[in-house]
Amino acid sequence: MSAVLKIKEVTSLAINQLYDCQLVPGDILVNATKPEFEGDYTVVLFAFIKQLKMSPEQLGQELGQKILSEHPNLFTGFNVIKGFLNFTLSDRYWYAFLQDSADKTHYGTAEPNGQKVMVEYSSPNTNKPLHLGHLRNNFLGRSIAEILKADGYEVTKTCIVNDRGIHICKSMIAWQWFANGATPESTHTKGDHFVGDYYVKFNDVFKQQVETLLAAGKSKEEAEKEAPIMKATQQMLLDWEAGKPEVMELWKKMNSWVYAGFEETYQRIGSDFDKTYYESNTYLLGKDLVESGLASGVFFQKPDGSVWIDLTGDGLDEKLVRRKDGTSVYITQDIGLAVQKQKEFKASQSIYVVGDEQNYHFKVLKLICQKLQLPAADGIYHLSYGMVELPTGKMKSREGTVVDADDLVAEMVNIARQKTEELGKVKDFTREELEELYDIIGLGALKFFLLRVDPKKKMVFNPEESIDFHGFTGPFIQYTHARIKSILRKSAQTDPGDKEIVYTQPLLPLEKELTLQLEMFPSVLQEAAQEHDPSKVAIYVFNLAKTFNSFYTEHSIGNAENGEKKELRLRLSRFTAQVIKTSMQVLGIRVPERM
RNA sequence: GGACCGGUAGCUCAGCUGGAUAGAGCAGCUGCCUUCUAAGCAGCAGGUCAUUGGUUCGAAUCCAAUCCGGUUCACCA
Repeated sequence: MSAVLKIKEVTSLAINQLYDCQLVPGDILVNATKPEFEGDYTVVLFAFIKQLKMSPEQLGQELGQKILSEHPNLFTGFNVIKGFLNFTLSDRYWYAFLQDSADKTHYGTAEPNGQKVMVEYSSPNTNKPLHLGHLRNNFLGRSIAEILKADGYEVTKTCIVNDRGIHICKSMIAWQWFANGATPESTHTKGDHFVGDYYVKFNDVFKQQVETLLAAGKSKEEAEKEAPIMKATQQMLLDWEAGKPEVMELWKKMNSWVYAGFEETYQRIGSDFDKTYYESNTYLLGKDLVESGLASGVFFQKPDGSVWIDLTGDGLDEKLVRRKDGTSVYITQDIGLAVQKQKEFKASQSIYVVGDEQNYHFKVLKLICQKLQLPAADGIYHLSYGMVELPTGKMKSREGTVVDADDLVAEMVNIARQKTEELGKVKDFTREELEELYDIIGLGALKFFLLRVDPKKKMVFNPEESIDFHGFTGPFIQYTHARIKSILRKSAQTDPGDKEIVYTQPLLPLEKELTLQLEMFPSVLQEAAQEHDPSKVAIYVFNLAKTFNSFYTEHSIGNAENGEKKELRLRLSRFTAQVIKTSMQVLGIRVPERM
């Protein structure tokens, strides 16, 4: 049990005994004591003084006395300032914690809880390459999956690929008209970029044709409808839906190029999936649900034959679930897919990592599933994240301001290489070791940058100033890890390891602060899992690394003043390295042994 | 217009189940490499927590109104 929980427990018990109350540990507010006061943890007493009709000072004194006398192993002292009861925990308590936990490989992670959870993330379009926004999605999805694993869940990662529809036909037509049979191989272009270029080509040509028609006196609407390239694209969509062989063949060929490109990027950034769904296979799902929904009265039909659900009672609007021509809409297939996934995986929770522009969509999706009384309904959770914007505003592909994922990764790795060469600390590395190190640092900087902020908030990326390698960054934490590993290597011969040692000397302030932070780790992981928020881990591990660096500067580790201190500090160092590694691992970031 | 999200230092962000003097990083300015990795450490400076009112022992945090920015409310996906 964590120290904070322990304090809540003994405090609630003491109040109940002294004043005949019925408090539970959750009623007690415990904070870390502010550095300017003496103590480790603070119980805030204001909440009780009205009920108990006594002054906060008196309550604090009585409570402190009782708790101190009953738990001499846990506390060594207390003080009361205004309504704050500050406790100092005993070194004995912290030493016992270190003996118990410092050398556990899986410290911080929970035992399997038998529950399954699905995480759907990435969800790309096959007509454009991945950009910075996708990176945030991928890193978040991957990280939340790892965090949930660490919290004891069995996690299945899924991906739904948007591989059909009018937008796909646009790149197909453009390729037919303009490519002269060119392929990614013949042009030495990555497959997803190759296809993406034809999507751009479509838009260029379309725009020209529209302008020509406008000049000829057509209205904007007419022009957009009658542009030859658009008409050809509409026809191709019909042919695709009819399963026309040459269209299907082209579609498959171009998709295979895109998938090869995606696969390369996914490998690079460390995304993987247990199951990939394709919309071309799932877009017809959910049709039977419309029928049963009509039968049960959850849906209703309008005179023109279209089918709707009335959500006005829930403060929303009416929502279409089947067009008058009988075809289904986006939300219908999402409902169908939710049901299918539930059948396949029987997860208690289904997390969708999707941008916040779809907040309304997922609200509606969950509500409809609940009204249909589907078993998956209550487990639906939309992990909504904000846009990544540029200082000038939103990224726009038409204005060429989209930050390409592959380019950015390459740039980050390149910066990592430059900085590493400047510092010249790993000149003895082989070529392969160097390449790996650059990847670790470059990707680490990028991932940490995108994961350190609250997912639901939009964030700004400034391409002019490249992502930092100092301060609140991935490389700072990786550096701290490498530094610790260096010390441990140097002390390997004389390190007594994890054998039992009786500590007798008082913990110095920075030794204690480090210990306190290490002790918080399991509850941080738990909170990150509950709130679906990797930034909690990022902030924690940054503070841990900072504390270690202060500790490192203040105290000698390998050449400590005596054997006991040396053993203690080596143990704290090993422990810190371990917690840094685990924290970064759930963020999807590797840590180097040297850098 | 309705709904939802946001507004904290020059910039990027923490803090938001109400608690002590609002915290980091970057940028700026001072120091610190003849001892364990200076991708580091110590320090200085920088604030009307959008505005106004309310709730109370106490408000960046809760409530209301207002202002600003964003998203969304498609027989698109």
